[in-house]
Amino acid sequence: MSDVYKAIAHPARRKILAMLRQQALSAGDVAKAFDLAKPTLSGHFNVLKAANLITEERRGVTLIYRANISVLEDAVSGLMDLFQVGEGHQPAAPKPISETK
Amino acid sequence: MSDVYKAIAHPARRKILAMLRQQALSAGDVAKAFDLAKPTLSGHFNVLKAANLITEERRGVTLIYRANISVLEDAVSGLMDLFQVGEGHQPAAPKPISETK
DNA sequence: GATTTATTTTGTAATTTCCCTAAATAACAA
DNA sequence: TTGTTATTTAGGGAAATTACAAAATAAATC
Repeated sequence: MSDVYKAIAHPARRKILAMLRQQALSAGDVAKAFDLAKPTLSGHFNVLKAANLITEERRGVTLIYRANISVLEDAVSGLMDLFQVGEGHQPAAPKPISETK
Repeated sequence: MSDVYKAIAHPARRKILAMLRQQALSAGDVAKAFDLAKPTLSGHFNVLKAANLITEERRGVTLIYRANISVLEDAVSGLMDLFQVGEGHQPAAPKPISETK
């Protein structure tokens, strides 16, 4: 699960995720949108796959990638949870200066 | 803004953020919750500060850290945006197998 | 000024990440 | 089977990340 946050940390991978969120695409079609060598993209696919954020399906000679929506949603809601976004919390004041004599 | 995702990628930093979300704490008090050397924590504070996720206030000899809630919320909502979480989208089917003769 | 306390900065090492080129694989077509 | 296309794996190098111990700084107190 911590893999997910690592995966999301790289801008290219966030962009891939955003593209795949719109529609499933082949590795090559994704690659066209980037100025990176294909092996580099392939590496990014691997970390997204490892985080279970995308799935891969072979279709003849091409590989089709799809965003794994539920995992994406879990990640966001996990973050909301962790930070209690939505609940109007304010951080408490720090402990007063200790008057230790 | 990409700094935010990088900052969130490390478990120790997520934990710091969660603690600070509850209440402002000194560097030392945060350190007690971890099995890491203080200089290491200090490094983590720096990346959180660089991402503008926390603020620092000197109070005598101690440094008080606070979560910067609005940036936290922006990060989460940026993520929701990017992935359109909430909208019941489904990824479109991949392009049909090209019948190229 | 010297000492103590809280925390950082510096220096260093191990590990990981990111990117590339070249070579390998997989499926299909001729 | 030979070739072509799509994509990966292998290998390698530069840069970033993470961690620690030792030294430095900053404020308060003696």
